Amino acid sequence: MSLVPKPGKPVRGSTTGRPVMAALDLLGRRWALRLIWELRDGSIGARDLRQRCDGMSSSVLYDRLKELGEAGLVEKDDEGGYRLSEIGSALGAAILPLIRWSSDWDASQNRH
Amino acid sequence: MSLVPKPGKPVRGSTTGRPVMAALDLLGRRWALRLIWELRDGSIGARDLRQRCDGMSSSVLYDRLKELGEAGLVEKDDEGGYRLSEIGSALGAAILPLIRWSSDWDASQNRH
DNA sequence: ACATTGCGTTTCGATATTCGAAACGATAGG
DNA sequence: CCTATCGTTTCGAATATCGAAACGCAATGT
Repeated sequence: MSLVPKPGKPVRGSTTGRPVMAALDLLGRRWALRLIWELRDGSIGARDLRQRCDGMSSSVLYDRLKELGEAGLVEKDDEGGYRLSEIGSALGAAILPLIRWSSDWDASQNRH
Repeated sequence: MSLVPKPGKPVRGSTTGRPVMAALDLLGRRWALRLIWELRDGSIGARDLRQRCDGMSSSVLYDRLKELGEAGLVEKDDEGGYRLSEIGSALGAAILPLIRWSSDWDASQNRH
């Protein structure tokens, strides 16, 4: 796993440290957005989480969980499961427009 | 370049064809979200676009432009520059909450 | 005590993606 | 012509991801 993007720090593809650049780096990694999306319904174990993500490879799952953890978006609950932190939940809400957009995209590509 | 995600078609990490899955695949590729973000201000040439993205590698730039083009999000103008399509602009708007969220993230990580 | 099951996690070789620099062809101006 | 600039392609090297197997551990049943 390479360097974990944090707002205020230089990241892959940007030396400015602007939060948006760190966010685009962190969330532009494979499965990152998907993990946030699949965590939207609350705590879940690692193996179940992997199932929900169509069997994504376990190594990448743990890389992402570690990254999202260090970035403060995901945390472990008392029973060892994973869940969104407060700021992570806010991100979950922030990608809702993206989800809604995907329906419009669908409609624009395949006339219904 | 591998298969380009389209809503209604199976994609990497999901066989359901749900638009949101295609979107997460397409936008979860390196530089994809960043390109949409950097195109928000209108038409721009390939070389300038590459500059704005902190010198991302040209090969990936053209891979992404081709993907986003086939996905209907980016198009070329009369002078050969690149710009967001109508649905692409809608995506640009849909990621605004993400941009705003990144400020909150910054605040939550580095107390101000 | 012992095997079994299910879990979180790590490892590692194979594959795919990205990087980065160089080059190509076209076009416009001096 | 020559030079400069642009859009684009190429290709070997570096990095990220995949996928299956395995490890350690706790709970459960025999």
